[in-house]
Amino acid sequence: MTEDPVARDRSRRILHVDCDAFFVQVARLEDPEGVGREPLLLVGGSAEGRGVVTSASYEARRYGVHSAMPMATALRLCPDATVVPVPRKACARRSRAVHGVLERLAPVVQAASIDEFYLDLAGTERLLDGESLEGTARRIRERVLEATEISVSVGGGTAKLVAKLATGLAKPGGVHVVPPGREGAFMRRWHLGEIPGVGPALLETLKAKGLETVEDVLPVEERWLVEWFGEAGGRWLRDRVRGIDPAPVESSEPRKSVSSERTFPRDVRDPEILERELLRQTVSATAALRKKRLRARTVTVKLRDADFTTRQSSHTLAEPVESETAVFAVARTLLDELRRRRAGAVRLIGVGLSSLQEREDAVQLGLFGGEARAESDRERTIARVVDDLRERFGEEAVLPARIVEPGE
DNA sequence: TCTGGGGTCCTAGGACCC
DNA sequence: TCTGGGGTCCTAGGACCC
Repeated sequence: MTEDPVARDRSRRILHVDCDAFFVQVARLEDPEGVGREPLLLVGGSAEGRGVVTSASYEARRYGVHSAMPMATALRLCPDATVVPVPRKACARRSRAVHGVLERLAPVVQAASIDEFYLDLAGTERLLDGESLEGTARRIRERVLEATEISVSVGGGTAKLVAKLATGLAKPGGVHVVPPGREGAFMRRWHLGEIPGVGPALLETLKAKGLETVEDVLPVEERWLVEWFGEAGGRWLRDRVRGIDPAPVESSEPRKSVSSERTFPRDVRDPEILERELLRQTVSATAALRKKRLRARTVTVKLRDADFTTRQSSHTLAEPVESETAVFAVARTLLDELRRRRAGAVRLIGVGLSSLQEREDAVQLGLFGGEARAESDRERTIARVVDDLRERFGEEAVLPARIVEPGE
């Protein structure tokens, strides 16, 4: 097999920066005297009794606790742990701070999630006066820690895939760089489930073929991989296990969707409660939308039934909207439609907004003759006034009359 | 041990237009 | 008479990630 010069560009210098137990770190920094002193700390578990662990302290991990584990299970394994909710706003703020520092240290920075970033250092060799990639990684780690108090681990290599896996060996608070030419050997240590992009479903299929580790896949001829996993899938797997990943580091794309959802503490059948919660999620999703100065054309309602099947229904409008009134009008009929298809108890309800556009602030005149508008200027104005009130007096200051509980 | 909430990307079928 | 093919948009569902 010939080496593809693009796929195996050994001159690429990519770093993967990952915040160590990010949610735990942030919770501690926000409350140094309280939670900051608790070694056994679990962050998450929002849905009263039905939550999962979002992040566990390294001390708690020694008890077998890991993220995505139901909180009830985690507390059985580690009964002395302290549980705190995810400090969402502080996490977003700290993430932006880390991102800001990285952008001053590398020409291209891609935010892969709230706590992970890829850096492409191509073209900085002269500037850095021959500093090794490992040296750069250490310097970046120190700079981030100084400037943001956030401890990160850094992986490096000639591809994003390799850099990300290397971070796993760097954690916590270290650096691991795979030298050019060593990618193939480096890959041999991994179980297939550890390869980014291989999830539970693919893992099952692989297992059924007797494939569990990278070493298992390496000797399999490409034609078999293609026969089993399709043209694209087979080639993808062939490349992955060899550490070949041509994906470029791209500075972050504009947002594509905004959503808000909630799992009920107990399953719900009552249509009134469902509708009230739908309104709550609509309020929260549209507020987030407006905060980002966006409008949406597509509204999606998501339901998770008691048996954990997830269903959704969506509708795309001709014109983008931003007010809760306009979105709720659509969401309500979508909920009715979903309930018509299948009634029964509901575990989760959510509202998603997509087909996003940046809003222009000029007032929209009646461009569309007699056509019915999905949203009036009045509705938009009201929504923005409400945003302002919430900002000044708190999130709960202004709620639509319909979701204020009797007696509140 | 029953399984959160925020996202992204991909696929496949049908509508509709040329 | 039988039967075109491609492109784009929309919807539903699923896999995957942190």
